[in-house]
Amino acid sequence: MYQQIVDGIKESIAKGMLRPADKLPSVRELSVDLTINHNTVAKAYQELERMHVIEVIRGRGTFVAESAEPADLDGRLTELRTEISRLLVEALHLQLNETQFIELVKQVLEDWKLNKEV
Amino acid sequence: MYQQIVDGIKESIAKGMLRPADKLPSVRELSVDLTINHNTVAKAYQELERMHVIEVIRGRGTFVAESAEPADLDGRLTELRTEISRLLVEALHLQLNETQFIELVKQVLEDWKLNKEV
Amino acid sequence: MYQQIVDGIKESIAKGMLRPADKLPSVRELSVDLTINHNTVAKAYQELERMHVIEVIRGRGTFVAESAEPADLDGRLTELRTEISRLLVEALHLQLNETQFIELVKQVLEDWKLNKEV
Amino acid sequence: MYQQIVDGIKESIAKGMLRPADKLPSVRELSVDLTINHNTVAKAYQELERMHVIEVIRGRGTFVAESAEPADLDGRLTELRTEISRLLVEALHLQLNETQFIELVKQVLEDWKLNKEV
DNA sequence: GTGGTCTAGACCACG
DNA sequence: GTGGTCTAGACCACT
Repeated sequence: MYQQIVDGIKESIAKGMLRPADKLPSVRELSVDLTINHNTVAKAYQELERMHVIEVIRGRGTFVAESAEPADLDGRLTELRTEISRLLVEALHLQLNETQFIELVKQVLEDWKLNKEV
Repeated sequence: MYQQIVDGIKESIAKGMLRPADKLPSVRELSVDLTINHNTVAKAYQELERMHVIEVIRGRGTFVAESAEPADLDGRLTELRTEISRLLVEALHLQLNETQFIELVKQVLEDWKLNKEV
Repeated sequence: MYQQIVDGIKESIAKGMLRPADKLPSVRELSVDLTINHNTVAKAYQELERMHVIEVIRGRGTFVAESAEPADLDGRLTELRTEISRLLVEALHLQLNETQFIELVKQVLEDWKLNKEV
Repeated sequence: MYQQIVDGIKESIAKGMLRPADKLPSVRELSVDLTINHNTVAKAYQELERMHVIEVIRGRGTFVAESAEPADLDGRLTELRTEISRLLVEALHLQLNETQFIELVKQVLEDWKLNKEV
């Protein structure tokens, strides 16, 4: 559940809906909005801070980080390749061939761009 | 750990190293080879059976399934799109743009094909 | 062993000692009381949840279900008949005739009702 | 699977289709008839012999025992009561009351007698 | 503090 | 010898 919050915020940033230095809703506010326990939101924020995606300033609030390049970029790129590879295998098991897989990725990308306009 | 076995076998099948009706190593054999507990292998096999990737015949052994189309194909395709989307967001956070993401996917695909020859 | 826990809880509910929405002892508590591994209790609870006898809410606790009619009632009635039939055959092998079998069932029922008062 | 054979033979005896001193089919014959492994049949026969339901005479064949009263009658009667009690609890969970349970038992008994004629 | 998962060892049923 | 189940300890995610 907290992972969904993490992903959601990362997505908002990726889409440009949240920009560096923007203020995020407080833990309490967000927990009320989503009607979940504030502990769950707090955990999500901690995770995001650990990844340097946001910055928590005590007494001031929580802000989108200034987006310096992420730590350990190489490691995370390697991870990304591994995960893509895993999905590729999964796709082949669903009877897709390699071209269809590329097509699927492109489709997802297009959908995502449309969604971004909204 | 059992997930790695699952992925490994799915990959072997996708690469054609294992073909329908081929016999897989027995739970015991594989556990000795990998020096892990036989139960971990058994769990992996059970998971694969649940996905209709292999067939288990008690007392006889374990075999690659006749590759009928997977159950719940639509659901799994949707899942796949969701996962691709998640990776896309992750990639954008690593400062890749959309074209670079596609390139990365293509690279992975090429690597994978080379690997397959071996 | 986990089956005994399952049966015990079903019996407590049947006798009315546990009522819908009552809270069951936590997995840990019960495991300590019975001096068994908590996993064994957890498995029993999972089985009971699968049968819709109890409801598990992660982080909150475990509760007696609101006793909607059980799923697949027909199937389970058929099973019940099969099991009665099996016991009947067993009884005949113990030199009981059919009347004596019915008597035995009635006796068990009476004993059970007495036990319930206590 | 071997348990089904055990139950089947016990039922045939209870119904009078097999009588004391009758010869049972050989392990090989029965395994061919049922198209199962002869080991499974052998195990069933062993189990039945252990319960003194049949007698195996080497080189002669297998015969229904002379039906002396079963060993440990008291113990098995207690077991029987326990099992009936278990079924009673199950029945109550299926929304049957006590009278309906007795009715169900009587029904099963009637069905069984009819079946016996056939 | 709640329930859930993973790995493991011992044992079992079956072919 | 095949796979399956049960009990268990260590660890985890979540409220």
